[in-house]
Formats: sequence, structure tokens, C-alpha cells
Amino acid sequence: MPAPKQTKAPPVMADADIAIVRIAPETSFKNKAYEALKEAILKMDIYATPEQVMLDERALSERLGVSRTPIREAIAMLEQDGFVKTVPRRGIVVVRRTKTEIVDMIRAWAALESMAARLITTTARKKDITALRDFFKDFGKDRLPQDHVEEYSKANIAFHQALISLSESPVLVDMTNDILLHVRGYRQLTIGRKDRTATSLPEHLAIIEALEARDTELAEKRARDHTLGLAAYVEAHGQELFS
Amino acid sequence: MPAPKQTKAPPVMADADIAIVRIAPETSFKNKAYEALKEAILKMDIYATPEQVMLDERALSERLGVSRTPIREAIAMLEQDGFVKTVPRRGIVVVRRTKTEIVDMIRAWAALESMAARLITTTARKKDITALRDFFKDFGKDRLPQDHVEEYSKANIAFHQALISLSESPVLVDMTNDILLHVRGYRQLTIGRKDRTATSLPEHLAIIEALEARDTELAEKRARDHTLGLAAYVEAHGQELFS
DNA sequence: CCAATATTTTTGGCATACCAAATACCAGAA
DNA sequence: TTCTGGTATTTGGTATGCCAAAAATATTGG
Repeated sequence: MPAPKQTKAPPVMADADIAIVRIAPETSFKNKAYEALKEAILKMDIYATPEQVMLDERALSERLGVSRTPIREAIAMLEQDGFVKTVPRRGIVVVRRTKTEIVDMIRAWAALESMAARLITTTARKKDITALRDFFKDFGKDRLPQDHVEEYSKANIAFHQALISLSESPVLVDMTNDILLHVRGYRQLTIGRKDRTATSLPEHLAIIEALEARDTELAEKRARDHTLGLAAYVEAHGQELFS
Repeated sequence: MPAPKQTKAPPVMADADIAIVRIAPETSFKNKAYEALKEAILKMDIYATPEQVMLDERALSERLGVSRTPIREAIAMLEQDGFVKTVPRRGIVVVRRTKTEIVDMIRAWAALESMAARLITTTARKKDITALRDFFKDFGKDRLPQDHVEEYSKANIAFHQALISLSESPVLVDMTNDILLHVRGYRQLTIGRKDRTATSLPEHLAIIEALEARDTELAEKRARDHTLGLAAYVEAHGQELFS
């Protein structure tokens, strides 16, 4: 066997233990491919095109400059996430959710968020709760949310994520984020709708008030009803989004 | 469509061509490996051994009779599920949850199940709700749950899964099942504990009654509080289970 | 010209080989 | 014996090649 290679071998030095930073773990191609593909899938508007979107292993490997192996592993991970579905000898298809599935997901979101609200009333600090108002400080009666839908939509998502985070429950945070990723595709067309945007802000503020008052039951109810309202809205008005 | 493949029947050589049954779709090795490994992980008592359990790709591939490729893909899937964690150049370790994580998961479970209860009160059929009692028909004052812990524990899990299923929400069902898989490892030592088993049955019956009464708020509350009770129990008494 | 069929191409599934990092192991020096 | 340096081994990561099924395309018979 050939001699390996010298590591370093500082002659006489006694540099000892200074500044030996942990070398970058540097994520694997598998994980890089996973992140890249996930972002690409989330970025594309899969509901805009009439025919289903397909992925090609070889094309992707060439595109990302790696072999098929890490690509396939990334695909397997994405399939676990429910973003794609590989059909043997047919192809890899980007999953499109039906309206029913989206409504179902939003209901689960409501369940998780109401539990988060419940926990927050017993553990979160007052200042952290109050800080939730900052997400909407740019909106008021002189600057209505419905006149800045895109901007308000961003603040909306950020608010919900910050809310969940206050629960200090990693499980609730992760599960909710997963759901939001799936629902996000509809966000532009549903959560951002003007007619619903108008009622959204007051409901958010009402949730914050209940949290500050440490009213567990009320906070839970308001958080739940708010998101269930979104579910009902999508169920009623989301028809045109689906083939 | 015509026969895509020839059923070659050369005059001279007559043997062969028999018993070439059209093998079914037959899941891939990747999926087989995934199922096999998942079952193996769930079956082992990862909290019994002091040192962490490791998996070896090559050993597994030899064990299952397939190459490393499908094994690695299965591992990637299991990692997405949170069952294992691969450390580059170190190994694949079966993840052990801390008590805090388990409590956190049970809280999420409570959130999902209370939402399921809510939905059930508005959509499920009376007979299906009543049928939930059957899971406990073998228990009563002449046959106490705490005297048949193992058996009652099975009925307990089955009841909860049946309950969630009644919501007819695939998302709630899937998310809850995922959680149950992770929590299951503790089931024998926590859910099955005698002191808690005693109060479990009446609570279950109370949930069913609220469902039958179509009392949405009460059913939700009872379902939530029941499972939150388990969370509190584990938080208080599950100390000895963790290193 | 059309339909049935044969052929080529495409595509995911799987096996294998090699690499580099991390570790285990061992011989030799003090 | 113990410590040290280095080599061999282990282990996950990645690239490649081939296979079979299915789709796409070409071909042929009427």
C-alpha cells in the first residue's frame, strides 16, 4: 500500500492549543442536493402548469454537478417529506395537493398552533409576547393590510412562526414549519386575499391580548378559530386553484 | 394492447417458459429495506442498553442480501423520520429521545387528537363513535385494567388510533401515527403503568360520551386533557428512563 | 393511410469500486 | 511498561456501469 500523506508536522513549534477551530463539517452532496431540490420545488409554482411537473435524476445530477447517487438519496428524503413521489420506471413527479388535503393540513396547523398558544400563556415572558405586535407595526388604519397584501402576507407568516416558537416546543415548531412549506404554495392566492386580509389583523391582535392576559383557554380558542377560519376560507373559495 | 413480450415456444426445446409468473409490482429493495430497518429499530429497546446503538451499512446489506445502495437510501429515509442520525465517517446511530422530547411529542399528540375529537363531533356517524367502546369491552369492575396492563395497553393504543381515524383526516392520522411510533418505546414503561392505567379507562369513556353528545368543546377538552395528563405523568415519573 | 408490431430510447433500481476521513492497532523508542 | 508515530482497517460518501421495464419511435403488413 502506498504511503498515505503527511498531515502537518510542525518542526519544533510548540504552538499548542491555540485557535484550533473545529474544521467545517461541510455538508455532504446528499444534503446539498436535498436543500437545493427542496428550494427549487418550493420556488416553482406547481399549480400553475396544467400537466404535472417531473424530475429527471440524470438531468439533475448533471445540473448540480454530482453523480446520481447523492441525487437519489436526496429524492428519497424528499419523498419522505411528501414533496415528490417516484414511480418506478416512470419518473419522479412533484406532488400536487388537492384542496381537501390543503384544508386538512391547515386544520392540523390550527391544532398545533392552539396548543402552542396554550403553552405560551404558562411559560413565555411578557416582553416576548408583546414583541409579537412588532410584526404588524407597519400596518394600521392609515396603512391597511389589504392595500399591501404581499407585504402583509410575509408579516403574517413571520408572526405565526414567531408565535409557535414562543412555545419553546421543537416538535410543534418543526411540525408546523413542515405544514407551512406545503401550504405555502397557496399562500399567494389564498392567505393573501384581500377579503380575508381585512379580518386577519384584528384576530392576530386578539390572540396576542389573550396571551398577555395569560388566559389559556381564550388564547387557545382564538388561535384555533383564527386558523380554522383560514381552513374554512380555502374550503369555500379555493376551488379555482385546483384542476 | 398485444403481448408485449413473447411467450417463445420453440418446437425443439420445450422446457423453460413455464412458471414465469408475472411478478407483481413488488416494492423495491429500497422500500423493503426501509420497512425492515424501521421495524427492527422499533422492536429493539434502545433505552435498555447504556451505550448508543449503531448500525453498519455493509453489515445490513449483507444481512438483507442487497447492496449498500438501497440500504443507504433507506437510511436516508429513516433519518428524515428522525429514527437515525448518520454521522459522516463515524457511523449511523439510532436516535434516543430525551424525556423532554418525549413530553413534547405527547403534547403535540394531544393537540392533534383534540382536533380530531372536534371534527368527529361534526362528521362521524353515531355507530362508529359507539363502536369505540368495544376496545374496552373486556375490561370492567370484574376485570380491572391495572390487572392486565399489557393487554390494556394494546387496547389503549388501538383506541386512540381508531379515534383519530374517525376524524377522516389523513394528515391527523399520519402525524399522530408518526408520533406514536416514537413514543411507543416508552409505552411499556409509562402508558402501561398501573397507577395511571386506573384513571385511563374512565377518561376514555368520558371522551366517547362527549363525542356521542356531539359536544364539540367538551370532547375537545376531554381528549386534550387526557393526553396532556399522560404528558404530565411522563414529565413527573419518567425520570428513571433516561440516562 | 392506418394499425399492429418490432426496435430504440429513456428511466429508475441496483451492484460495485474507489476515495477520504476517522479510528483501531501495533511496533519501536524511551 | 508506557508513550509515540505511523500503518492498516473501518466507515460513510460518491462515481460509474449495467439491467429491466416502460415509453417513444420506427417499421411493416394490410
